[in-house]
Amino acid sequence: MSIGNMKIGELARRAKTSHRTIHYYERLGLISPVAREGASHRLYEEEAYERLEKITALKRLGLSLEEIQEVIELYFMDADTHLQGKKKVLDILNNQLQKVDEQIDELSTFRSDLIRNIRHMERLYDEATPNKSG
Amino acid sequence: MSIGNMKIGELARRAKTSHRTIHYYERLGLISPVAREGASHRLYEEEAYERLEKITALKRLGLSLEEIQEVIELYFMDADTHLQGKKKVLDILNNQLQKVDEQIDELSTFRSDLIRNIRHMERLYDEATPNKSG
DNA sequence: TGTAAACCTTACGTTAGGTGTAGATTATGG
DNA sequence: CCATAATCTACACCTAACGTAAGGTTTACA
Repeated sequence: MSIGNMKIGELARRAKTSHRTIHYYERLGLISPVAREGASHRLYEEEAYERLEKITALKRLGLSLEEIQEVIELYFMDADTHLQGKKKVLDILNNQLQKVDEQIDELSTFRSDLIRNIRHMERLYDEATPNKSG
Repeated sequence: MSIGNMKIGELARRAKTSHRTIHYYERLGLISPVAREGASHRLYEEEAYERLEKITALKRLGLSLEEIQEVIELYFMDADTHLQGKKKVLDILNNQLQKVDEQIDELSTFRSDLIRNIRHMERLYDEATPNKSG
């Protein structure tokens, strides 16, 4: 019968963040406890963890917490019963897909550069050190 | 004979940043003009642009400007004549390669999630709208 | 029931990464 | 030579995203 089995400490540990960060996110409306006993200890369910994960991912994409605020619900709302928002959600998701693809491209380019540099360095390093197998 | 043909305005435009940011980076030691006429206008060469690009890439990797400060020189020093640093440079480059790969992985996972969400949304959207071809 | 760990609120502090602005100086085309 | 656009220095200011600290409350467990 217990709804919400996780307290803020455990949630923070699992999501690799701090309880203060979770408090902060709550103030911004990014996340909230599923229940509070009396006026006290926040209790969370698994979804809270998933939200934190999603927030982290979106941050890495370069979104500010304010921007995340605007889209996070779309990921967790009951899509089947919210017909009206679907088109909008779809647009936003496609938009983010585009961003992700751009970043993957960018990282891939950076990766190629890095590898080129590494090869170059290795060559120089080999030339400068005595060759043990010759 | 002109060494340094680019002024800060052009550099900023090309690198999609502001001249104030370039000033700021200069104060941090991330970048500097190749020459200054008298005590005035900073003049840059192509390398300055490349540095800004590299800084952007490293920022996207999650490095702070302070961390970037510590590695940026390695990308632009004359490697051939700085034998002693090669091993260290190689380590750092490999380290960054690992980070890039991790991020690409993470983004790919996020991408898959997004696509799954999009498919789901599309299905719901199709169901909710009249089918024109049937 | 006692107590220690975990949690609560409130309020102020901090750091990174810039941006704004004023007032002077420099460059450049006519 | 003059206008004006671009730069210069220097300092103050800003926001986001937390962190720290104080002092009180809840909860789990013996």
